[in-house]
Amino acid sequence: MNSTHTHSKKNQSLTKNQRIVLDLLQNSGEPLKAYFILDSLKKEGLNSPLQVYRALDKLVELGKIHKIESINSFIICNNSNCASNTAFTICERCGKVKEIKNKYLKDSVSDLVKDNQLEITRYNLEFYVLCKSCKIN
Amino acid sequence: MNSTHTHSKKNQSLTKNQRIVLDLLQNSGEPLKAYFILDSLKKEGLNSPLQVYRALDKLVELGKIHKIESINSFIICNNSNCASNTAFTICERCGKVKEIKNKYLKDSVSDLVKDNQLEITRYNLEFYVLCKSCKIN
DNA sequence: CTCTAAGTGTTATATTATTACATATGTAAT
DNA sequence: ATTACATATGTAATAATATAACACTTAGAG
Repeated sequence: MNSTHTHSKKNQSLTKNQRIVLDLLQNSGEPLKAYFILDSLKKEGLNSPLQVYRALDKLVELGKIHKIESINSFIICNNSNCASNTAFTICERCGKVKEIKNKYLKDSVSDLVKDNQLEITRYNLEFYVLCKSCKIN
Repeated sequence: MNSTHTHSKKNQSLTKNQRIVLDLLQNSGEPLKAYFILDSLKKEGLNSPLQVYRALDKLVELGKIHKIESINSFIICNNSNCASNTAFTICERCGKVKEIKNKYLKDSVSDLVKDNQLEITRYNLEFYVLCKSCKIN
């Protein structure tokens, strides 16, 4: 048995639907929408939204992908320690999304929420930015 | 034209639809969904989703309310300086939402995103917590 | 008063996500 | 190998969230 929230064991224990959805997100590298995934994987045998959503739900639960709430999209997780936490920058001009890689993010984040009677279980941070190339042009 | 007092210019320039939507959110104090707002304001003359969404869009733009992306809901803004930035705690157990009041949030937040070539224009932070009363019970 | 930007009302439709239910599969314990 | 159980699958229907298109109205500046 494998521990809950890490990326070990590669994709071995995934089911067919879970794997093809994960593969697509992995190869794409950018955020994809559920119905785009559905269209893309018609030829692999995915026929209904539910098949996609079920796979996505599971992959989110496993910490292999993240949902970016403000754009209803899903993206491969490229951190090893973010569990169900997400932190992204989203370019307001070109839409490009990057996951923030900051080992200490989780700790620093806790400091932001001053009411210490609260216990942060997870977080979802979406930073809208002007990315490097959009800033230049 | 309304020439009463200059005190609360606040909602004066709002249109009828914008005002009744804002009033509802103000009186409620908790996050409401667009279609709930629609149902609630049928008697005030709101008949279609679009009327609600247009009012909501404008109010968000004016910084008077916020959208909480992960629950597709809107809530009154009770800060004076957050502009289009949002930061909330959401209880995972009871769903209770609170806006984080931290004057220095915007500054501290910038430190989190290490790549300084990026310029943060706004942010949306959603912290899932176990709130005080849920923690006890 | 006239012009223009913004808002309104309405119908239709697009997009995102879930419910319900019957069937199939993987895995661990017998 | 068989049973039992949890998990996943396939499919149809529908719910929930949000926008497009178009004709009309209103508010406010000059």
